[in-house]
Amino acid sequence: MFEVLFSHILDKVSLTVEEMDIIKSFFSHKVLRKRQYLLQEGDVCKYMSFVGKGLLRSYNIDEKGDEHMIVFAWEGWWISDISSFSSGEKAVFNIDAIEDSELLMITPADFEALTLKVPIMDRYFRILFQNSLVTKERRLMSSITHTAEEKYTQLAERNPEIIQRIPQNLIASYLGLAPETLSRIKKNLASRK
Amino acid sequence: MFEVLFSHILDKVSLTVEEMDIIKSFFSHKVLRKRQYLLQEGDVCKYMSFVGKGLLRSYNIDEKGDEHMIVFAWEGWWISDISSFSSGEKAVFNIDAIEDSELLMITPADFEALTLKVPIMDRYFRILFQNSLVTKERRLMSSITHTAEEKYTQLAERNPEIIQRIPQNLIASYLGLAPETLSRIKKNLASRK
DNA sequence: AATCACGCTTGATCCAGATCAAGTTTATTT
DNA sequence: AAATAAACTTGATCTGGATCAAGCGTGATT
Repeated sequence: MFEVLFSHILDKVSLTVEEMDIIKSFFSHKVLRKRQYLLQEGDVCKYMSFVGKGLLRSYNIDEKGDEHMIVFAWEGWWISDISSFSSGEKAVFNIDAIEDSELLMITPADFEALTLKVPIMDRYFRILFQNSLVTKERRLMSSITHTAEEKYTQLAERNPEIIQRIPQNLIASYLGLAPETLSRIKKNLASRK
Repeated sequence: MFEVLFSHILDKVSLTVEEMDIIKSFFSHKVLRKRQYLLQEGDVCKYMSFVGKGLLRSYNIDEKGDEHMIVFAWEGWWISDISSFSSGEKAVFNIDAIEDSELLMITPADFEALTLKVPIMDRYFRILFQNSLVTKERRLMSSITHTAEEKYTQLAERNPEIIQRIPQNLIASYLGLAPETLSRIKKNLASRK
């Protein structure tokens, strides 16, 4: 489990063996079965979780009961309601497992302690959040400026793994489309060439 | 100029006088007149800029020539095309001044050097990006799940300064709405109570 | 192997917000 | 202070994608 985490961290910064031991000590391990919740709206988000294995999603549910996907996270990605995690306020998102998964989790207090004890982790997370910001900015632009079809083809180019791995109705929700619309788009694209 | 920057940094982390001197040495100062460009699409974004005074916007322009606002930044905020800034690839965004402005700017190489020399700056930017991520996530959700009117009223609640300070057509673009639509929404809201 | 449930498709209709087209008001520039 | 150009409003019309409704596969569950 930790190999996945360390290989991910070592991609961005270097660590001594001692630092790796300290890091280990701050994380707890958790197994989640398909469909199991990691976080429910209204609870406080007590963890930032690194996915070592499996696939999770975060989403929120509007007044009409419709789900809106925020993020998918598989091996090598982090998932959390950062807003709730950093502020201690109630989460507005739900997180659950799409596939059986294994996680490494850290609490806000331990996150704070970890970055103070191993300052290079601030750098790691700085880089992580910086990259994440780029992704979010692109998605936001795409959602504002593109047609439904463009959104889908862009996602397919930029994130082929999502297309392969995630059920179509969840992809539709991720793109802010009705499932029927996505179905029709795929039909059109297929027939057109 | 630097007082604004330091007060912003000291809000999140503490600095010694020596560190402050090092930080100073990495930034250059720039004055921008209203409507002047800081970055044009297609150029490489050579700076991350801290706004000490004034107001800027970043936006992109689609094939039809329509502008889409990404961010507004005034005193105490950063502005950049981070994607281009971090990768050295061509920028997809434009940045220009809405009001006469003064900036403190840092290049990618100096940004790297600064974080290595003053590691606590990694922490500062980690926190900055983390907060920024929360904001982006909220905006994305809002753009996917809400009606035009909800988007506007939420913005008005969460970001009253934008409403007061920014021309209405730019706000419309920021929300992904036609200017006519925003005009009608405001009319409705006003008449309704 | 039959039933059930869920995800996907296809068709018909509807609507929020875009677009087009004038005006009007408010800032800039000369 | 006149001229010009932005920014905003109001009305009429149009449309991409949502919604509603029904049927179709395919893989779980008994």
